[in-house]
Amino acid sequence: MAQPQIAPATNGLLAALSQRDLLRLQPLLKRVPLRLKAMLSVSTRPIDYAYFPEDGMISLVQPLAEGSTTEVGLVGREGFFGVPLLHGVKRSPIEAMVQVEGTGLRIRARDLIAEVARSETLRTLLLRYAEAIHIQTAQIAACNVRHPLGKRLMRWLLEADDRMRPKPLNLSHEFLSMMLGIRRAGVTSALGSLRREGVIEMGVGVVRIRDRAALEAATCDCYAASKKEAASALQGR
Amino acid sequence: MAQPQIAPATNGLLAALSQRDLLRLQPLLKRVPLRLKAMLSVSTRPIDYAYFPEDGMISLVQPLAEGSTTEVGLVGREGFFGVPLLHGVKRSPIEAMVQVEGTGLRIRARDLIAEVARSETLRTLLLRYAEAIHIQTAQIAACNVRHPLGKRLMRWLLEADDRMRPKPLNLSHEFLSMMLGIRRAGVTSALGSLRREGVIEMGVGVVRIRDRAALEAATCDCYAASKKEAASALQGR
DNA sequence: GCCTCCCTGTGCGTTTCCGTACAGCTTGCG
DNA sequence: CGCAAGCTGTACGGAAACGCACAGGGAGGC
Repeated sequence: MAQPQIAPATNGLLAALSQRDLLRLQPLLKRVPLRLKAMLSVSTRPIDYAYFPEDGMISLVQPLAEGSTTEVGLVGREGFFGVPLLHGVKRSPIEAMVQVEGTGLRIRARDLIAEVARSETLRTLLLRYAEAIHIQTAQIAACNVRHPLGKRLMRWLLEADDRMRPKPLNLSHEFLSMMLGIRRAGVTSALGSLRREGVIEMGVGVVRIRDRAALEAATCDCYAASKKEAASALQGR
Repeated sequence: MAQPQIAPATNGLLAALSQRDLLRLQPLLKRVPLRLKAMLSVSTRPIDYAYFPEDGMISLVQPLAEGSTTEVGLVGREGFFGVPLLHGVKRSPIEAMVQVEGTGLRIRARDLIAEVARSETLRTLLLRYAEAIHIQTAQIAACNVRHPLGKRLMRWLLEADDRMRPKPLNLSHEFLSMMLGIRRAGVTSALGSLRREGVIEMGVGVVRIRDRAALEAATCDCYAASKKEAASALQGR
């Protein structure tokens, strides 16, 4: 396979791999569409594949007994889904669903496990990402209880924009409200304020950010902190 | 060292190790007191030691920019503190502080890293625990946004009791309120209700559980779910 | 034994957010 | 082209939790 079918730089983690690791992985990776609301992993069944998004967004969500689901992590082209596999666990109560359509490269669970066992550099990189995800979840846990709805919403928009830019965000208020654990009407009203201030524009199922700087200024520090800490975890500090 | 200085069964993870792993670890472990409010790790400095509690409780807390700290995980004799080391990360924004006094076995960061690299069984066990912690944090993140203060408080009491039983819980309302991200007065009032119902008794800085069954019945399902999922993560499913 | 400090109990008024409901609008499908 | 389905905007009463403040009570220090 002289001509690699994969543009290596589209996913942040793959882009950080050595040529050697990348060549080993390539034949095991398959480009697949990430379809809106597809469940890449559910709590009741073993994880079959890990995914390295090139585009689009995957939400890690925690289902609760009463039927709600709440976002506890966000994976885009900077990361991958499949941490439980690294940890030697077949199944996870944390589910993975596609929030924003796109494409990704997937690899069979057993192949990923084998490659991680073989390559120390691959293992190091992915384990550091596991730490980054934990940090992200912890930040969300604290933010959820300390910061008001409006700021959490702004934070979410920024996180999403980081992963989707320059595309606009396609999602309904209903969907957003599930992720953030608030009412649909709460989302509508908070977004409405932002629109009135000229920070965003919106259509049906679309949000476009007009003034990122204003969002960054008004959201809680969790956004900046999360970004900074995730980056430094990936460096091992 | 014919006579092991460590009763191996006092920490759940150490108890699950093979005789061989345990013998290797023993000379590297040192029994130390876990002193109330001691910071075992702070966000600004590299982690020096991992800790396997025998008794007492360690909180994983997320500090936020405005100065608050919020609990995102709880470690007792069933676990250990030191996951970032496994992940190849030197420092973590998630801090570890002693919530309830006790004792633990500590090991130098570099020694733990070396042992984990050497023993596959040790690595497997600890990485599964890393997954268990992530699951715990995710559950807290969702619970924080979906469930009212009273139920979250009951949940916390149960989690603490699991780790401390049969000892009573020594902690002030102020402290609890910081962990849960609520007002001190909110804690006092919720605990007051529980006392009036005969579920707990309390003194200054002490809570004693009189009726565990009632607590279990009244708290949110997060308690049962978290317990179940943590156990199954440790089995790899 | 007294004084101080920290902890607990309680009571405001206020804010935030919820539950719910309903009307108007797109969008896609037949 | 018209209708159904889903999305958005808005409103209203009520519950939950907040910020703040203050009084009483134990426990420890001098």
